[in-house]
Amino acid sequence: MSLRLYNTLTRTEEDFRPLDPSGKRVTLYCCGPTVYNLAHIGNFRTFVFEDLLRRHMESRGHEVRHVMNITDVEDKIIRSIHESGEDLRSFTGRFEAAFLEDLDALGCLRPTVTPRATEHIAEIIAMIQKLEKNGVAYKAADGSVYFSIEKFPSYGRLSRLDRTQLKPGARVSQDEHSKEAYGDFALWKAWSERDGKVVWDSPWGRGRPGWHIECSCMSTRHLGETIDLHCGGEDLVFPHHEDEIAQSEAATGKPFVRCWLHSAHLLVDGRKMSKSEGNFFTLRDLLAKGFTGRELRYALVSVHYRLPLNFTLENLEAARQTLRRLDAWAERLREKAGGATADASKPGSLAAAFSGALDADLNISDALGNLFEALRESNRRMDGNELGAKDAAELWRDWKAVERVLGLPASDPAGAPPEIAALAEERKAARQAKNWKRSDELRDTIHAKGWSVKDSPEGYKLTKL
RNA sequence: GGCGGGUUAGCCAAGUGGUAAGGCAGGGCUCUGCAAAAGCCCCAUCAUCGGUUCGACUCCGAUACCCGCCUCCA
Repeated sequence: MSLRLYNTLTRTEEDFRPLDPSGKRVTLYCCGPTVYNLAHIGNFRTFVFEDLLRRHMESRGHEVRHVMNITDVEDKIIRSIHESGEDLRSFTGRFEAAFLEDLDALGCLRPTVTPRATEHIAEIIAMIQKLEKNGVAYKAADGSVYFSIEKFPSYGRLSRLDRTQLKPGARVSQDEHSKEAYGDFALWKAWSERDGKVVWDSPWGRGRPGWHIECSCMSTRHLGETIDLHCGGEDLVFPHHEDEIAQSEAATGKPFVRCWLHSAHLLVDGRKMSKSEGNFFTLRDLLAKGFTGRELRYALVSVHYRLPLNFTLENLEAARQTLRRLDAWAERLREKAGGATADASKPGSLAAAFSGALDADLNISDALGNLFEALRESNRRMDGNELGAKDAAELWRDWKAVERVLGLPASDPAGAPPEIAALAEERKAARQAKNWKRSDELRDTIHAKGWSVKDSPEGYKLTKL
């Protein structure tokens, strides 16, 4: 069975075949963050989807070269440092570091390369020169260089917008009035006072790169002129990705991307996230509420990427419960398996069913459905003492494979501090002496200190609240 | 106005021309000093109205409502 992915370019699900003749290596470019503030959970919805895609491809034996750009020069960044007077690099460095930390907390694999726009200025200039040479770019009176969409007849193919119908709306940027045509976009922006020290020399004078050119450049530089997959949020289809295609293909004469994947947006309580609505969350906001990155990841990954995800704290709570059940099952399996070893060479039915479901354009719901069916079935067998150690070991091996693709970071098994452990031991003694009153008091004390204690036939178990 | 997506149980969400996966919540039971945890079981006829069909939630048409993009945005 082959992997099928929904290609925005054709608006159909297609068999995925890497450009690499061996079919093994895959080139994946993901539009990364603009580092001017903390990324929010909507941003991470997309990054988690991309991580799932990568992990699934890797589990199928692909070697994925994953590039995610860091946009570290852009209008909002410039505005921020203009106000604070902070140095560009130190400002963006802070948010870049926070972004990578958040990726880790969410269990996302670090991309193979995370190139910065400011470190590719030479390549950007070279690409613009090539576009100029090819007659699709022009320098305007304001000193900026623009791409002429009229010279690129297939402009609008990805977003299915008719380039001749593009009309000025309310959001026309005031500083782009020198363009020849409304749909033209900036490749190089001439320096203006507001840019302050954020400036580079170029054949067209001092200035800075436009928004879209960095991705074209970094994609080409790190992955080649034609790549397999390019991902981003659905709002990037137009204009960002449309413009990337125009630039790249006009520069190289080759197809830029073979398959485009776009994730739908995340809503909070059914509405777009916004700070004024009070429904704006960063990962750190949720951590402060006591949730874990693992719980958020599950909530984000468990909804199909092309469906709007309505995030609520209730969903996050549901994710927590689901994970508890999964963890308890995994622990039960592991104990049941004991020292038995599974045949590592062939996947079991759970691993195959899970992977097969993901092959259908990452049908995560189907995949999770398969997982929970296996869970219930095996629990039933363990209840009836009908599951042998060998079977348990095989299921355990499958679960590990599934867990790896889901990218659920291992839950923190940090032991209880000595004080709590001592109280728990004291309670155990009280219970053995059938001193229930003392036992219950100790449970309350432990609870008040932020831990819960649960009894089972095998003894007690401490968990952090 | 143009283009696109959606409407399945309290919430989230698969799926298919032959009679509805799964998760959370809820209910029942088991276990248990109590509790918690855990386990098992139960819990829908698929927005509305027409049509095609032996048969539609699944195909066609219409209606209603929701959402996204149309140069800030993952």
